[in-house]
Amino acid sequence: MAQAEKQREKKRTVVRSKKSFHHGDLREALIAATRELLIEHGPDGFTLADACRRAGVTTAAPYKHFRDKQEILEEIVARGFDQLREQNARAVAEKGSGTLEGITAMGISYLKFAVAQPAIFRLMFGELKKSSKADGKGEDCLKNVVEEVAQYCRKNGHTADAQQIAVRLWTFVHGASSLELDGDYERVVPGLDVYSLIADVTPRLLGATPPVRAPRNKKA
Amino acid sequence: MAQAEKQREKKRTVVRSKKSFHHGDLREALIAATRELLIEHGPDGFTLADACRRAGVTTAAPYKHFRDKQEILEEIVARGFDQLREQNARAVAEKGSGTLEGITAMGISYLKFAVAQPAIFRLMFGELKKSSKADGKGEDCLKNVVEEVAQYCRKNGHTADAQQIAVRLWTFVHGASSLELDGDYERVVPGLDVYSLIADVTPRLLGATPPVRAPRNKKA
DNA sequence: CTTATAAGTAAGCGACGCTAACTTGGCAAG
DNA sequence: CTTGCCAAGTTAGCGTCGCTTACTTATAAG
Repeated sequence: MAQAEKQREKKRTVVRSKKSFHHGDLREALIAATRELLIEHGPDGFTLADACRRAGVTTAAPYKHFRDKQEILEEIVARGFDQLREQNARAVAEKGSGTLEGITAMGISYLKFAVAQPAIFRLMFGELKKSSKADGKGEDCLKNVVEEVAQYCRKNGHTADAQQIAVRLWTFVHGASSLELDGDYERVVPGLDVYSLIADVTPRLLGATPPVRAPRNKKA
Repeated sequence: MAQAEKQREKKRTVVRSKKSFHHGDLREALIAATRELLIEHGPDGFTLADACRRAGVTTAAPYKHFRDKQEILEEIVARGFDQLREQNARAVAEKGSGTLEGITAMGISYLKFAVAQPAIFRLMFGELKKSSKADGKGEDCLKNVVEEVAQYCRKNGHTADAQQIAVRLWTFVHGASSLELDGDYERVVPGLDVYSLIADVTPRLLGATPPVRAPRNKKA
């Protein structure tokens, strides 16, 4: 008891959590600092040295917890995929599982994640290969979409390949997210409402409206 | 003795083209070297110093021709847009202007460009803002698509908004290109044929547009 | 030939990623 | 309690990078 109290009194350096010698879980502190920096500056603007300063340690300290700079980013990428999956699942659950609205909400959720955390989004899908930590997490995200699409098809009597449709949706939403967060829409088609774009196209890719069969009077 | 001659030989490394004092259009040589390095290593793997070594000059030399590192990249990005536009125009011209096949070919051409020059593609659409050199070039690329779509619609009696459809096509093809060149498809849905994906979806997005009312969603 | 200047070099600054060697603080065993 | 181990920090330094300043040199004009 007194021992524990002494310990806690002594090391109130920063946020002291559980097992901590000097700093108090420097590992988590560095991850947090890195995330902040990734949000403030771009994914390239971040430096290890900055994160160290923010955590209040020297630039050599991180190497007691991470092999190199990339390993920190891999950890953040892995958590990013978890967050994306949960956020998507929450979105679809709200609007109704297996419904058009629910699936659309998933797409919007994907977009919102990208816009809210551009740097992390780029790291997740950009080139940061062989992460081994985030391996399979991207697949999990798509699996959710496949399930929703399959459920939707079952409800509506479609016999389509759910995986194929899910990939189409992913592709479109990912394209919209990329172009939006890179500012390409703003440069090329300013004033575009990306949310409406996704909402308009989702039913098409879902097969809710038939592909151009006979270009008859399909007007309003 | 031969020392002076050797030095002169060295300076004449590349092609002595037109207006050249020492090197022989170092500007172009640096751009060429940078392109090579961008292809060999990623867009981040490139360093100015490497390009200088390849061009046979010191690391201070580039600053007689470019303000900073970014300005070289901007030049390359601008040329990339020109190349993409021409390549797309050629592709659609081959398959027939204003036809489904032609428009599909444009999408495939876009994808091919991205896969052939991943680093430059990322620079073109990634974060490298305020380039001022490539300003409006991305818009030109989209304009081509809009024209083709408008022509297609006219032929088929559609009254759809060509610009809207063009943006949808761009979004999808860009998403497919990004996911392909970042290796995300390979990780998540290995064995996917991206060309078929584009060929399948293009007619769907080209279809007459009954105004599908967007499900109520609030943008936050 | 002289000279102005464009186009290169040499040297150096600060910052970065990373390493090696040393020091310190908390833990457990004797 | 003392001892000693070792995880988790530090200090110092290497090589590289982007970029700047000050210099030198080649070329074209007068």
